[in-house]
Amino acid sequence: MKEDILYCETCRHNVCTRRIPLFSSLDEDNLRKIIGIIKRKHFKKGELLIGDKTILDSLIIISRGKIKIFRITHEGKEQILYIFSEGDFFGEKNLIRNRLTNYNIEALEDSSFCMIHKDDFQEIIHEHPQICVKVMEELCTRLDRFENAVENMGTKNVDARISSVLIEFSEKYGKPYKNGIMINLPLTREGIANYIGVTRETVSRKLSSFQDKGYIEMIGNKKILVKDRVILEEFIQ
Amino acid sequence: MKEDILYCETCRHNVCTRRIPLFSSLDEDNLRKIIGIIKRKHFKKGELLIGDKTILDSLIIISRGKIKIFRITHEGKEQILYIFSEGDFFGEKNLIRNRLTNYNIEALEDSSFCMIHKDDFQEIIHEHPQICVKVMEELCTRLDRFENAVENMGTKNVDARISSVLIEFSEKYGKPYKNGIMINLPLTREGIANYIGVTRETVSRKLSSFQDKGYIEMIGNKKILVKDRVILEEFIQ
DNA sequence: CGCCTCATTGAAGAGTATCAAAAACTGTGG
DNA sequence: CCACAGTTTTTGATACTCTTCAATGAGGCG
Repeated sequence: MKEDILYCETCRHNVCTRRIPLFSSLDEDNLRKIIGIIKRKHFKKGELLIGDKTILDSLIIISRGKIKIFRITHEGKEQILYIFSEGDFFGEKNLIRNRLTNYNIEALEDSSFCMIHKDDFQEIIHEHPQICVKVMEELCTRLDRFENAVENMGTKNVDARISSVLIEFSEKYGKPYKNGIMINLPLTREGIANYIGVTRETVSRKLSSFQDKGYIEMIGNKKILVKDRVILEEFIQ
Repeated sequence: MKEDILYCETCRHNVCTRRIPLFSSLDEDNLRKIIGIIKRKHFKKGELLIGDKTILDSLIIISRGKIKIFRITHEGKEQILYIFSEGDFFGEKNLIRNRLTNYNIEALEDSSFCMIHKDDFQEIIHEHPQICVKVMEELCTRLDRFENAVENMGTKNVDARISSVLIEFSEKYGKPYKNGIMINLPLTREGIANYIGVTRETVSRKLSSFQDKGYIEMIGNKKILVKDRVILEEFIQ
């Protein structure tokens, strides 16, 4: 069956080809070709995929798991720039220019990746320029997120930033629950802190405060139930 | 003379076509075609080109002057996201998707613009897909800047953010001077404050402090001489 | 069950925002 | 070229928020 041929051994659910928007415009033949090109790799939780100032010459698609892309300042502070999960891709910046990476990439859980080498990808783009538009769309989406992030960090207080990350996580990693949205947190408190640019103690205090007020409920350290999404959204406006 | 034919009446120096990287891969014939399509517009200092939640259906190239792209929070705080000048373009996000704008655009000085309608631009891209790569490169450059901005706002103190904007401005608007780089500031103190997410008083205090230490020298309100660029760079690292 | 990691809480301190007032600058018109 | 008026900037005092440092508490995995 065609389904079998198109099945990528790493991506249990065909993620790296059929399911991601990047290749949605391709037909079966071309998908098959791409699957032939793909290199697979697996990383365990906590492992570093890519270090700062190294060469990244492939487009990487996440077929399973989650990663964080972050920088470390010379004072040792960590700033998380992206959290990516199944279906997301990264490394696109290095496809059109030759530079060393300017961040680190680490697996947040056991993860699998499909990698397409720069040269192969350029060939694909050449044959299917519409993929270029998809990449542009994704770049625009990321720009949107950063524009919002800069606005938040520049004009909003910490309540707004916490609300913002809770809403982002509830959209990406949340599932409807009897009285709200249950989030499976991809990050620890410290990770959240490094994502929004505050200290872990501040995150702790704010989350406790939000819980006291009934906006959220913390279930252990790895889950948060968002009980009042509307009020969180009001903090951001 | 060919030069005459290619001369765009708005852009005294042929900026909108020959001089901007976006169209650098086109030949004379195609440049001439684009010049025929372009609509010109002029705005005075302080005028609003585009308001929030409106339609922007053209790619706009700045042929003369400077603009700021900014948002206003519901508390009335302004966050400047971009400052663009001669040769820069914007509006590209709306070329591939139909959305209302999510920011305001205002002329920082008397400015002239060359506008290419969405439909025309898509036609150009169709005939010259290499322009798509140029747009992607520009998007990547902007992403880089925002990644840096988020890192700065998240992990660095205000000294670092002031240093960062001084270096950015000295690269964009600075000219070598006997003992440093003279910057013609595109923004007031308040503008700088709204660009890096602090108050105007803080900008004042920090600049005074930098002047006392001999890093910079303020010439009136519209010029700053960067005397010790190296030390400013150390603040950012 | 115990250990190690992660999270919470408290108290003190640093840094920026805010409010208020004075000073400096810029551009205009005489 | 100077004076004036409006705007912008600087400076000071105070308040508030977040950070830092320190200690306690809870969670999760072997």
